[in-house]
Amino acid sequence: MTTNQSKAPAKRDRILDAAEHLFAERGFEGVTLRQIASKAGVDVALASYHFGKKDELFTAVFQRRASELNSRRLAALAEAKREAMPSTVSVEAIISAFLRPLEDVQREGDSGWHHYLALIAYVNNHTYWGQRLMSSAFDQLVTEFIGALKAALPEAPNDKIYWCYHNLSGALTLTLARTGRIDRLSEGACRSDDYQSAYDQMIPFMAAGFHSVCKA
Amino acid sequence: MTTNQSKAPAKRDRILDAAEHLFAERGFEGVTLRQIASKAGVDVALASYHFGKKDELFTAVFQRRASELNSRRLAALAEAKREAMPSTVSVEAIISAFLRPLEDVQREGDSGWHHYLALIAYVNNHTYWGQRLMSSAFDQLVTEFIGALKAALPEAPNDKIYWCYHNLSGALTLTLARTGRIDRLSEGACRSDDYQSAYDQMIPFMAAGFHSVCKA
DNA sequence: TTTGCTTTTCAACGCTCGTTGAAATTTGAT
DNA sequence: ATCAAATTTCAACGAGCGTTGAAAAGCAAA
Repeated sequence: MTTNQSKAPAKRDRILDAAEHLFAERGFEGVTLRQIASKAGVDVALASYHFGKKDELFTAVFQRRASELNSRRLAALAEAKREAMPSTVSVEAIISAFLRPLEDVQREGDSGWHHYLALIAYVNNHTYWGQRLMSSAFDQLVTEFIGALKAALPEAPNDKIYWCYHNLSGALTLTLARTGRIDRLSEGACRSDDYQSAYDQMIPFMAAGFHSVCKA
Repeated sequence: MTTNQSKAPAKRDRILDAAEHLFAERGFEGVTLRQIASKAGVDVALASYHFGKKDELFTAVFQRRASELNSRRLAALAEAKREAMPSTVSVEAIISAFLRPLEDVQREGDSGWHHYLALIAYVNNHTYWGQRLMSSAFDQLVTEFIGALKAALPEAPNDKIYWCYHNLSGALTLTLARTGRIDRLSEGACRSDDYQSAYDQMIPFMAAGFHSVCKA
């Protein structure tokens, strides 16, 4: 006696899960609908029935978790602002509010989030169609955070704020991609899937960078 | 009366150039050999004749400029060490030696280098087969630079050095990818192809991050 | 000019791709 | 139990893919 919610969309969700996993690992053109259907245990035609063309399936996968991620990050930023009252929130606290929600969802053990964050990295590094997706999913949130950074660094020129955010975004993207490169370079001293260490050092690192560049 | 060197390998090189451009823009699976051949103005079979399988062509493209890039970076590092004598070279100078050669080849206007650097970004963010290429092309050089960083930060634990390098590598990768995202977010205040501004701020930003994280 | 070698093109192969229309099945309301 | 709608499968399509063997063209030495 499952509810119509938990039974009817089961296969539809399994397609999204399988696509999320495979797209994150091998990219849009690196995955076939047949591989996705096979991993989801459904017929290949079902993906077309539910989502239309292949690129519409990709978009559906990418948008699925975006709003929840945005909510978590905005909540973390609001919380940081509340804690800082009545003074303005620090750069470090803003960066922390940007990063820690990612650590949270990864730690919750939901492998869907695990793959989804790698998918963000893939899309973020893609020149053409990736940018449309990034903008529609995250521009509003990023603008919010950059506004907070401007308030925390009132004397900084705009372009320096954006370049600093670009540095943060790039380092974060490589972390989310979990390529395993740091494991190899460090001969095991660091691990790509050690999110906590990654964020523990990234937050003070980026805060120091912001302050150094944006003081002039 | 062209020499046999300048005439014989003309089509072979045009295949490499076309592949470099297209692979950097659309990735390995996003490009067909027919598109490459068409852009190069040759028959599709010629790519197979010169390079074998498609992935061997990709490898040939990736390796083509690696050793020259490594030479330029090593020369810059050696120059920095020479200038710093008799004291040890600073973190900022090491990072500068790592980044400025990229700016140099981009500024020289050779569009091949332009696309090649974007290709590095693509490969660096790729989990599976990308890492084999990155290691074979750049591990030795990176180890050299990390050694210099360790010498410049003698009291820093190893894992913090590697995580800091990871931050640098990620920010650099996003810069090389030139996705245009910073242009849109900043509403034109920053431009993805403004290498000089990118590196001008990235060098002090990263140096501050290293010092902040590696002091403890 | 002939000869041998490399380079380039031609034509086609077998295969897998995304997509679709129709059939079959499941579901939910009556 | 009936029926209509939504879901899922089946079978197949036309297109484009990477790759290959043989033919053609270009080139250098004799």
